[in-house]
Amino acid sequence: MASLLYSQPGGFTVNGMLSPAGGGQSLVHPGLVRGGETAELGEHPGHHHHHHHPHPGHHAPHHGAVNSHEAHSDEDTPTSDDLEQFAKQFKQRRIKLGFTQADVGLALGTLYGNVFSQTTICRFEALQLSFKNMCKLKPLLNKWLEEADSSTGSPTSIDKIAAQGRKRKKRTSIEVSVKGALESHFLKCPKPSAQEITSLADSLQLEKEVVRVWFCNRRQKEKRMTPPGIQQQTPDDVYSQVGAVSSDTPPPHHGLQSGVQ
DNA sequence: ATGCATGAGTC
DNA sequence: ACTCATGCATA
Repeated sequence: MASLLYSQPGGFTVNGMLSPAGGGQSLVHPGLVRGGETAELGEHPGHHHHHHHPHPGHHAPHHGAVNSHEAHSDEDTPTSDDLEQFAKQFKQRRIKLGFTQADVGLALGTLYGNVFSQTTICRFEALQLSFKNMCKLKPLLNKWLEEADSSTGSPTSIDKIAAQGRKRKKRTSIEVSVKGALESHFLKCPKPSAQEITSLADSLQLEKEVVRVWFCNRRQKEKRMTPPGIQQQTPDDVYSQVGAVSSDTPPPHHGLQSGVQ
């Protein structure tokens, strides 16, 4: 029987199904707009560990982006700029080698024991993970890259993964109008109390749990390296400034943007 | 590619 | 109950 493992069903055009011999590979895309200041994402608000560290005499070097040469050593903490460049290179090479995001996720599992889904690989490439998470995954993906391109014609040892039958709640579809209401509330109060959530859920006719989870996910988005709300505007498209809403531009106190894939 | 969801670890 | 890492299911 043709056991089809976690392969993307045909019909998608976003994953690696391109022929490696295509040749038409765009190197980079002009999606980077940096203000010039180097983003420092070492410490997020609320991200403080005041507990004793297991290894004394160890401190993360606070770089000031004074070096013109890039340093991709897994020894020290990479800068957000490093991650940005690595993610880009990774995606390019991955596609050139003819692997899908799902392939990589499985390969990481069979090679190092850590299986990852297509989602995670996708988010890594799009810098849609937290800084810390990016730093954790980078070494793994880096090793896979070395393996993948060094092994000329790898037998692609596929391993099977035990399918876990879990009763998962069906994904709730929230109407766009309701989403708008939620976003409005989020701008006013990103962290509503339990009672606020209850009343909000009541007025929106949603389950309390759904609303609670929505806010959790929304907060997580704000903590990503590429936070939502950033409007990518081309230099010649300055007319996209909507005049209907002039409330405020939520500055995510991060400093990193990237073009969408 | 992304929205909603789960679960482990913290506070 | 929240954060954080992660993914199934879906657009």
